[in-house]
Amino acid sequence: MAETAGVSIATASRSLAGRDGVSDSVAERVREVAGQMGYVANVHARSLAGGPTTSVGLVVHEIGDPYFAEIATGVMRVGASKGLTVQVCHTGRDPDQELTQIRSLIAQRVGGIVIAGSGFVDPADQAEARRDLKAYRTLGGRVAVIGRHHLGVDAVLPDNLGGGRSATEHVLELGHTRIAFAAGSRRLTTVADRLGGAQEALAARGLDLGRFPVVEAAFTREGGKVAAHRIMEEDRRTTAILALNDDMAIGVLSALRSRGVRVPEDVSVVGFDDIEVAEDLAPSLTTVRLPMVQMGEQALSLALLEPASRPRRRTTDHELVVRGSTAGPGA
Amino acid sequence: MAETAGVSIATASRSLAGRDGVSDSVAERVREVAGQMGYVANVHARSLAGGPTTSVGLVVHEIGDPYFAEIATGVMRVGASKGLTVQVCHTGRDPDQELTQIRSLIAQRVGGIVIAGSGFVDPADQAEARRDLKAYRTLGGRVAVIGRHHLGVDAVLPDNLGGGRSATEHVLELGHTRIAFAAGSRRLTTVADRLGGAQEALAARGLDLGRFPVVEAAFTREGGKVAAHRIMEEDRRTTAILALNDDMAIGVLSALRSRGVRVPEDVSVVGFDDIEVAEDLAPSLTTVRLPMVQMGEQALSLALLEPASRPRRRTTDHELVVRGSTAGPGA
DNA sequence: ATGAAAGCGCTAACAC
DNA sequence: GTGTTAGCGCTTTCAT
Repeated sequence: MAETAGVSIATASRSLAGRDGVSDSVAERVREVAGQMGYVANVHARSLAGGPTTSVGLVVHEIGDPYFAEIATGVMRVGASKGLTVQVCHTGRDPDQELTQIRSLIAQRVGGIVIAGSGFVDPADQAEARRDLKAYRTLGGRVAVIGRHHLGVDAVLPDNLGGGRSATEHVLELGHTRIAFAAGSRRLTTVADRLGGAQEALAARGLDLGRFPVVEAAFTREGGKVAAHRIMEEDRRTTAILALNDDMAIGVLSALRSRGVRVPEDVSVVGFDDIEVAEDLAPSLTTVRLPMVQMGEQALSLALLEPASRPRRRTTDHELVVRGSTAGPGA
Repeated sequence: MAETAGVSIATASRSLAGRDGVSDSVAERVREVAGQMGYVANVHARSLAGGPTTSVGLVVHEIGDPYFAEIATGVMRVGASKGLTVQVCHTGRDPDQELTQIRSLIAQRVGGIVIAGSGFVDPADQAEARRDLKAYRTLGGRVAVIGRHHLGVDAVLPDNLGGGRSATEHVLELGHTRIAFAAGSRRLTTVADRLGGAQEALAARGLDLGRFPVVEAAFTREGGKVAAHRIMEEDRRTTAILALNDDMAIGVLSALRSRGVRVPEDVSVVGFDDIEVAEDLAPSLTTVRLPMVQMGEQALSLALLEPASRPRRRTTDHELVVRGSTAGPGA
């Protein structure tokens, strides 16, 4: 390609990479020729020769989950602004798969890795990932996580505790006492933290979380359905269901409708996250808003910063958004 | 790392890649050591040296759009089964951004590229992409597209025409005559094709699409809201709205609710795609099901096949799924 | 079964 | 401002 343009490969390289040391006219012509022939420099060779990295990785649990989609939006926004390609990887909530994806990212020597989504309460579940990431960082790689602890890296922490507290206080203030929780696996720190907040709110009124039904199911719409059915079968006098994320809440809403239970007249439903579609549901969903897009932005920004001696933390705020899915009991 | 294990780099390479020509014991030990130190072979060097590609690219319009998320699921499923990493790229429906992403994928010499999502009616809009992809294929790259024509490569084509026809026939059979369309930009082939199907159904009854309101807005939930408001303002006697994808249909439902219009009593709503959440909406959405996951699977499978002399095509079927959002006019 | 050596296509440092 | 050259870290012959 360099010869087609009649220059040395060094000049071609400089022209295409937009470095200086080439006259504008020559650079222009080289780009012209490259454009003509659809030539694109080989990233592998470029990277191997010590060129700058041009991509970063984002690891999410479920690429189809709006929670992660919004985080991805934030990560990509920052990436685009710095000319970085974002490689999105999907784990399906499988720790083994997660490890595979992280390794693949490391093998590609991406400039940074952002890992989004709940980790596991038991640190053993991610010991290997932790070790690999450490080795990666030793080699100059940057890592930031969203919503998980125990990994010893920069982290953006959503206010799961506070949000769980606010959501619970809301239904308590509405006068509900027959409250149930539709939760994901308690092995997930996100679930544990959100329940922790609920526990705090309950304790403030002299109540104990242990005395309320907490149904664990998949942390998805489908899981929400399963949980709602089980909750209503266990105690049909339940008047409020707190779903630990919006996806489950959608499933809860759907299941209640199919049982002929009215929301919010018979049962109030609260979600968590405030994914975009929450306000378009019928009834619109009362939920706890987390700034997902911003979390994504912060995470990549953190990862791209000069490494600090100690892990940095950014804690987000949260906001209770009251909509149509909650009302007083017997309203 | 090779020296830590006490072998030559050639042996280390063979061991880690799982090639043969190494005694099991030695290979085992090498992997052991690599695991210990968190060593992962540099993909760039490997690829540059002629090793096999381990990643493929998927280009989507909107990573947060369930339509693409389901396609991505299918692509990843096939990718995982072949040990391939799927790099997901997001274009935000911007042709320039799309070109950038495609180039980045080519620069990374991915083993294959799947491009999902509507192309543009005007071939000029993708002339550059087409040329780059051609050069890429000349160098041995594989390409398959989902839902777009004019690119001269293997394609999986959803039955947009038939689906548009079925959806329109459905409301016609229900007795509606005051029908309006909430569409995305007509420059998108998907929109043009789906409207084409509607036109066919209308023509079969001696009607002409040109006499029905077709409101163009963003091909998103937000666009659906805008379109619904405009439709109802133009003619409040409208009794059926056909949204050209489910995302818009959700917006339509939301807008109608905010206007106090009942669905399906006052207005029937039909979507298109049958994204998972469609059945969990209130009312549940009547829509046209497209096998998105399967489309993703087919697309990557096609791309990975030996290149054929002529582009291959796989046309999907479709299925009208009647749920709660449609009924006869004045029901 | 293992090691030595020649590239893969670039970038960076150095000549001119 | 432009060309020359030495690697980057692997895989792959070809020896041994």
